[in-house]
Amino acid sequence: MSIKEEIMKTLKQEILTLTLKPGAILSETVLSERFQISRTPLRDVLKQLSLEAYIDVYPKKGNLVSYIDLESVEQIIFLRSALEKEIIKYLSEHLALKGVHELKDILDRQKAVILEDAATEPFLNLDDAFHAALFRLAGREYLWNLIQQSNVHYVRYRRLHMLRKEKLEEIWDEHQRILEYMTRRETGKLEALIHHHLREDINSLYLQENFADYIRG
Amino acid sequence: MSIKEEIMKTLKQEILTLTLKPGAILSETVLSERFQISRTPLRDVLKQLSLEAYIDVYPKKGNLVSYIDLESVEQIIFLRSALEKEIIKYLSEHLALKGVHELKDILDRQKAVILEDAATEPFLNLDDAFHAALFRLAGREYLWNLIQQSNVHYVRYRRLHMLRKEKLEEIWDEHQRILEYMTRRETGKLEALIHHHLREDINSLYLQENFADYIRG
DNA sequence: CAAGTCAAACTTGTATACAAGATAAGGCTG
DNA sequence: CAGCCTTATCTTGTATACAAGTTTGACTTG
Repeated sequence: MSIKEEIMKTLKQEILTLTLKPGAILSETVLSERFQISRTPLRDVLKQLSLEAYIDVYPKKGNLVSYIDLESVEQIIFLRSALEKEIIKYLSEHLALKGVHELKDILDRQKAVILEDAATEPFLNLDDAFHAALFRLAGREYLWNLIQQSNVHYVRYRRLHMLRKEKLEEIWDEHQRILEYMTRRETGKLEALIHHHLREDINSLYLQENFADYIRG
Repeated sequence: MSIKEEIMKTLKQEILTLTLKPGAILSETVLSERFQISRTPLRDVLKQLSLEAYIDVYPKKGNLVSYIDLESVEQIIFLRSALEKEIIKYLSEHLALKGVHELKDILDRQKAVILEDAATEPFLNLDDAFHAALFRLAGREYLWNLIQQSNVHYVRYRRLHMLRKEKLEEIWDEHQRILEYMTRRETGKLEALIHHHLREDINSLYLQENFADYIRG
């Protein structure tokens, strides 16, 4: 992996995990000292981060880690909802036994994480793994990767919501039911379930009340 | 509009209209002479074109206009199909009279273009305008703009397919019927219609037979 | 003291010289 | 003559000096 890719990966992770908080300044000179590299390749990285909405660039002023944009979150949820409905409709008819086992395995590991009372980090990774597997098993890995490029706001939004532990069980249960309905080909109940699974928290005021500093005014 | 944005717009249009053919070389030095600007800002433009799949970058070798990737086209069609089904479901219940008139107006102008036997250029613009209007009227302009960023392959694919004049009438008729069903709230027929409207040509071999040079091997 | 102004110290934007890898042609050697 | 190796000349990648806009704060002036 090239140096630029490493820097990109590092910065993306720090932003997504909120180690770099919304509003934090990413100065080219500071970053060039931190990573011991000149401004030119750093600007390549910042340009990409800007295009993927990780940072906001104010010309001749500075680069700020973007604030979470709830409008963007709602739109992405609509997008994922529309896609996953189609994907699950497809999988209900085409999912092979091997795929079922794969999904079951992810759910088992996720359950273990919940019981061990571990950090939210591995839970989130397995949550992603579950949805990614759905896309991949339906031959839609391309679209999964595409969505990842527009995911900054949604990923941070979800991370903050999942700080509440009661959410985790709830999410796991829904995953479990999605898999059940899929294997039983009960397509009727699936659409509503997906809709609820993705959409549930968007209308709550949890973020506005607890993390107002991170939200785009 | 800044100089970089103008260059970007110019290059994007030349690629989308196939003035710059797939495989054409975009050398930094040649472009810097053409636009009378140094390589640094040009590299910013090329970086964005690369991220949006307009060009393929081969490090230390060169930048080529990307070949049309039919896999990408199929995936984007699936994406659009899933989105537009949801959008039209929504519009069937919420579309105001003003919106209906707007869509009708676009269709009228498109019909005029067909009758005047004009170039495919204005037809394509109105085709885009129709679909963009659907997104906008449903409050999904954000997603329309998002899709545009991943559209290089699809746009060029569609342009080549529409060189056949018989296609134009067919497309227009489908638009007309989509609008009719929507206003009459006949949601049952709409899903299949959208599906057909977007998906019809993907399995034909028209491109492979007539424009093999433009296709990614 | 208050307010306005000017200058210095920041920020990113641009141009350019140089580094380093890739390619292709020419010449050498068997 | 064939094959290989060397070298010249492409390409993009990086570092750096300079340009230009923005902000901040101190100083002057009323």
